[in-house]
Amino acid sequence: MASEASRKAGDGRSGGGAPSDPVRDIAAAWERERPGTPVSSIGIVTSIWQLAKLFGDDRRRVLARAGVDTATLDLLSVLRRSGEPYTLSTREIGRRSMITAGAVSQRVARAEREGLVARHPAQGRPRTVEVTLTATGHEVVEATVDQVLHREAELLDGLAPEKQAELTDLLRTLLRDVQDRLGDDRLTHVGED
Amino acid sequence: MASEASRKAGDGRSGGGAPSDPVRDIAAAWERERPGTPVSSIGIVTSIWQLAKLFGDDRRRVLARAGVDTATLDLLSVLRRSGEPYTLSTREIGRRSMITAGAVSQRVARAEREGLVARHPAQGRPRTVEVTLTATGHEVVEATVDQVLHREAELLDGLAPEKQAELTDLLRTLLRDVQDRLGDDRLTHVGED
DNA sequence: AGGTCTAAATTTAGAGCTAAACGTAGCAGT
DNA sequence: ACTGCTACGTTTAGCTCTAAATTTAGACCT
Repeated sequence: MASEASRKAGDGRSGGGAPSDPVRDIAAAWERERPGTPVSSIGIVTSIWQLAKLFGDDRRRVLARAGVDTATLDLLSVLRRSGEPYTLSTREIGRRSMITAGAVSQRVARAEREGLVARHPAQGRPRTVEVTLTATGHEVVEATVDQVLHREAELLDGLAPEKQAELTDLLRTLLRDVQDRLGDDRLTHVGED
Repeated sequence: MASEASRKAGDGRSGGGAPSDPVRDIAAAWERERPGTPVSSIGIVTSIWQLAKLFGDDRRRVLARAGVDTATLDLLSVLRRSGEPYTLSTREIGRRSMITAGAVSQRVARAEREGLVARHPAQGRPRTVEVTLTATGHEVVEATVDQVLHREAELLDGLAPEKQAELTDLLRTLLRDVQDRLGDDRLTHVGED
């Protein structure tokens, strides 16, 4: 079937008999092959990357059964969550979904083709286009969101509640920090609304 | 796919006084709009997602300057890390990179076209193909890996070392757990629901 | 008014992925 | 020897993204 790469044994032999830790093995392999390689970030960045892949693949499969794709659900969700009148500018959608303007155009075009959203020029602001959820689009969100979120909660189930809270905190801190860093670094552009 | 994503400034007004937390705002927006929505996973899953996106985008930009793409570097890195003779079967590459067999074929074909790897049938094992790093491929890894890893360490710099260690631990635990769960699921879940 | 600037969205080219169909080649049972 | 099974890699169709080029329409000079 797919990318599920279920069992992983990491790069090398995972050593002796200790519980296998594929991510740690990657750092160890770099050190073995290239002593001095700056591996300090691997434990965090690679784990995050792999978890995102697992969650993403799983979500895609869950949604495929419902005949929706993840990009479309993301668009519909952003609109649904924004509350009445379920309308946002394409610009705002791009910011909230972290994708380029071109990607927004394409997502909206696809969703519009399927009758899930409608597009119309914003009055008052000349060149901006507003996107609104249709009744059908609204229904799709209602029919799928709980499923997706419930499934994800299930996947986190193995981690004790206190651990989940700790993890949430650490990730929040890191996310804020990385965002600031990249914001400053890359964009001199004053992007915050 | 940026999932339930939102970015800075979150969904609703993040005002109110507390420091803005866009991810928490997403959960709050769902609860406001659809009381009872199972939002418990959002603090972890959405953060992971957004971090993966930020790291990934950044890595792409760093590598673009060196004229390499992330998929190719991933392939070359897996081979490089595996040590002499820098050779793995396509099957093994897919497992380690968490991508489908088709994706491996395409990655290898692209890299082969650029002279970075070579393909040859494995002797001994009938239907399997082995992929080996060429001298050029080896050079590309040496020229870029430190850059990428160093950059990523820099991005984590804002998080105190103890926090990094805690985070690494929690992510390792979660990753192992999610992997087991998805692995089992695929095996048990043979039919549809 | 007419030309230029600019901010917004869209379109295009091309990378990259998944899922599924396909091609191949040993192997196992009869 | 023949038939079908199985394990592997490759190809194809279709989706989705980014970056860059293009379109669009007010705004700002002179």
